Amino acid sequence: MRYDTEHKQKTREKVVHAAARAIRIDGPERIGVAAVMAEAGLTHGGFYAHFASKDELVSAAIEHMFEQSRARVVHETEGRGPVEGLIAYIDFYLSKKHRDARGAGCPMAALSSDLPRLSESSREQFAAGARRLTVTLGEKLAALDHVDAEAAARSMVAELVGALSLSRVETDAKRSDAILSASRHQLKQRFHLEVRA
Amino acid sequence: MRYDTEHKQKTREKVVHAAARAIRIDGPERIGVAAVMAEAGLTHGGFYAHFASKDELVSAAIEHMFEQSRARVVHETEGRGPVEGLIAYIDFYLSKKHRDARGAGCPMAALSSDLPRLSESSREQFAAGARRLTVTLGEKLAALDHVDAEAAARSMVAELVGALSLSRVETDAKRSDAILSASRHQLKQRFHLEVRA
DNA sequence: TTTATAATATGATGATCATCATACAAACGG
DNA sequence: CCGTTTGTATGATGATCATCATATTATAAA
Repeated sequence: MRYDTEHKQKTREKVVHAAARAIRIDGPERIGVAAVMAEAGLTHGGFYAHFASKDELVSAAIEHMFEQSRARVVHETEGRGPVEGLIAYIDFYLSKKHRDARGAGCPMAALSSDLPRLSESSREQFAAGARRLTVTLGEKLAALDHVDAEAAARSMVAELVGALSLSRVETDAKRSDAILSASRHQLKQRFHLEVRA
Repeated sequence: MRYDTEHKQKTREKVVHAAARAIRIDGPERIGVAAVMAEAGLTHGGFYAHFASKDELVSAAIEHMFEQSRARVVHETEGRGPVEGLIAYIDFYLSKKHRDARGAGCPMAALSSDLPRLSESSREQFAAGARRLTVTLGEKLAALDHVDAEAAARSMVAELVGALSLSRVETDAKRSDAILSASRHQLKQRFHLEVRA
């Protein structure tokens, strides 16, 4: 063993990180292996020492995105009760900052329509990540004695993802903001997350 | 003028129709000019007699999709009062049939994440279509004396699009159905569209 | 310092694709 | 029924890209 044991793995992680960003911005079809490698500070040649195919890179990148997402949920909710945690997460998710940071944000909003076109393994990876987020939010709702917390969480995630996606579709800045704020308000109201109206 | 006056336009429409279907299924990047032309019963050569570029085709296809969507709204709501109309539209939108017909369904659910990557003109075309749908639903809600019908419509569209998108992401059939049904129920409840609980 | 080898780079290869140039076909007016 | 013109087809061209074969570099151990 000549190189440091972790050297290759570190490199792999850099590539996956660069891919996760590029894929969310340019889409899984449009990114090129060479461009991603370049972004990670390498050339395209070594690629197949790390991944069996481009598809495997996409799959790894999706996994990475959901790890980042999960970390974000934890970051927004830890040390807070269920109500405050949910409010913080909704406010983060439907913020302008999140909307404008496509390369780093929620994979569901960034890739939902690409998904049905991806490989089986990527789709499975993705579906599992989506389920985990729903379950996590469902637990918070359950702690608030919601009747059917699981269904409520599904509905909440749907509105979050839909509103963020549509806010990115809307070309007019004011209207885009309005999409975010409408859903922020409605979500808090319908799940009784604000004491005052 | 040798050919029938409408001949070329008929052909153009066939191509746009084929493109609208192919784009929703395979995405704007993955479809090939030659494949779309073949689907319309032609060869790739004549393409540039109809469109200045692939991009123009995509733009025309998006316009076509929103026309289809609009027709669908009319079909579900005409001859019905606002409550029944909204219920019918929600039930259609969040149906398994719609979920499984990606090539013919709502462009927002089919393309939302592709959108930020498209040309300015396609984006504008798309945003306008999304606005029109929101306005139409907003009018129904306004007829029901909703406080802020516009914001309510935004929230409703967000949940519709999000739920449909996520139901297509979910690989497990039962869970996918559950996503649709959770939002069907929640939407009707929160907008007071069902008299009984 | 040398050497073996793991990690990365250079440079094909073949495939796919948008675009275009040119050739053929269809159909209406004469 | 013939010639002109509009619409469509055939067949390049150049670009981009995934993948792979081979060369080069870096570094841990001897």
